[in-house]
Amino acid sequence: MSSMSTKSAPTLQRSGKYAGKAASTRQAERRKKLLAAGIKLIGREGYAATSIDAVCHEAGLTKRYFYESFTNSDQLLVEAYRTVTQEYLSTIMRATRPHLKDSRKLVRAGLQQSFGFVKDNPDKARLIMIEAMSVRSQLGEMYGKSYNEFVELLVGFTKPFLPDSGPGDALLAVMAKGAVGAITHLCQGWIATGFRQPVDELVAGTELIFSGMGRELGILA
Amino acid sequence: MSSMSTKSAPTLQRSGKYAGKAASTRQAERRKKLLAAGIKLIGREGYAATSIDAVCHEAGLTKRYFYESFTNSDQLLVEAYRTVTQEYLSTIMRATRPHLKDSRKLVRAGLQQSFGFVKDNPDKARLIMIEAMSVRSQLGEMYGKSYNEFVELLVGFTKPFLPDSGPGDALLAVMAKGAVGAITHLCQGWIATGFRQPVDELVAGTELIFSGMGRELGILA
DNA sequence: CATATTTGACACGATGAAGTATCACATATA
DNA sequence: TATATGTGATACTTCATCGTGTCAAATATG
Repeated sequence: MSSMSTKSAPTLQRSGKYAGKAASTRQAERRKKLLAAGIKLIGREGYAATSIDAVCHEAGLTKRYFYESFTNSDQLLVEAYRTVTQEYLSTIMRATRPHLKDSRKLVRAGLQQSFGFVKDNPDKARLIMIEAMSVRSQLGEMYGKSYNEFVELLVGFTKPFLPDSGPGDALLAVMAKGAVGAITHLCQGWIATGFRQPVDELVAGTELIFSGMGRELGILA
Repeated sequence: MSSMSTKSAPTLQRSGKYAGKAASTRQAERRKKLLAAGIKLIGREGYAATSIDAVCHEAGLTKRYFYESFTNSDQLLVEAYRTVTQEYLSTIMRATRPHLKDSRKLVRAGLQQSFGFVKDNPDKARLIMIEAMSVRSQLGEMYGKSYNEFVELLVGFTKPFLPDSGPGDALLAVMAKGAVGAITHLCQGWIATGFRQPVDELVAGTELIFSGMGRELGILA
């Protein structure tokens, strides 16, 4: 039933631009907004209490754009976790880079940055240290993977200082995991009690744990 | 409008007994069944995936009896957490009682029992170490409270061995919290990876952490 | 200006779980 | 046996959220 009167159909207008930006740019911006909103809400209210509608409202977008970037809320959580974990890890690496040769300074810088990040970003800390554990789904592997990145970071920090007579890799890995657990758990408790305890106390106590491990490993006198 | 024909209302029959047991007994049994079902399902499927209907079905009861014992599923989780935590703590105290004088044996016995309980009761372990953190509500305090019991247990274990020159209580508390965190985190990872790692490796690694802390505290050479 | 696409606001149906109520059957006592 | 209460199954209402669909206004382009 197409009328042959006018050739209106072909060679229509399109370029993908809107509001000055290209389609891919806008889409990336939306995704970023949603991710930020998700991090904020999940970290603040908890994953179970965070609906997709709420995330969209916080981001100033509508559900359509949520499903443009994520398939469901689990996916958002996974991405949020990945993003924040990466950020956390980066800040620690940045803070420790100048002290890779001095084990004491290295430990102190790493711990101060760890606790510092938590205090400066309570929402993000809650997200990666508390909310992330609860969800099964893909996050299980995700969590394990990111967690291992921390463990490997720690092992990497330690290796240069190790004497030949040190314990095997298996034991070293267990100790590193335990150390990550100690920090994580202290952060969890710290968050839960509203950051009442002074950072220095936490750092000092954790330093003792680390220096004890160092001694067991043959580092330090 | 009450008919005066018969005085059928007064002095009716009642004693509360049914199926041989008193009312309070039956009610206690139902509560126990629900609690056991809740522990099993929450530990196995996760809190978010555990509906009240499922708990009732697992317990062989109906919803009416759920609301007889609990006001909502949060309450069930709290009670389940409290119950299992108490049990966990008890088994550790029992296992360590014979070794309160020998710090090395004490640590080893405590750790073996800790990891042993987790492996023997994976559902319960998952419940108190993973699922418990997810819920805000009353569980926040609950978690903190039970968590502190573990910390105090550890501090209690340590105190007899401490020299006068040890660090202050604040530092000691931080270290104990960290130690609990190390164990908890190792258990979490162990659970998540299907208990593949041998217990002895976990115990050995954790022992190193503890003996390192002991050295820092002035215990052991 | 005309047309096509992007956007925002909102409506819609489906789902699942919470919490309550109803009904028939079982058990104890007079 | 008759009656009141305990029990089990299940229906019911309510509610929130998910995921999708619709429609008008805004924007870019010929």
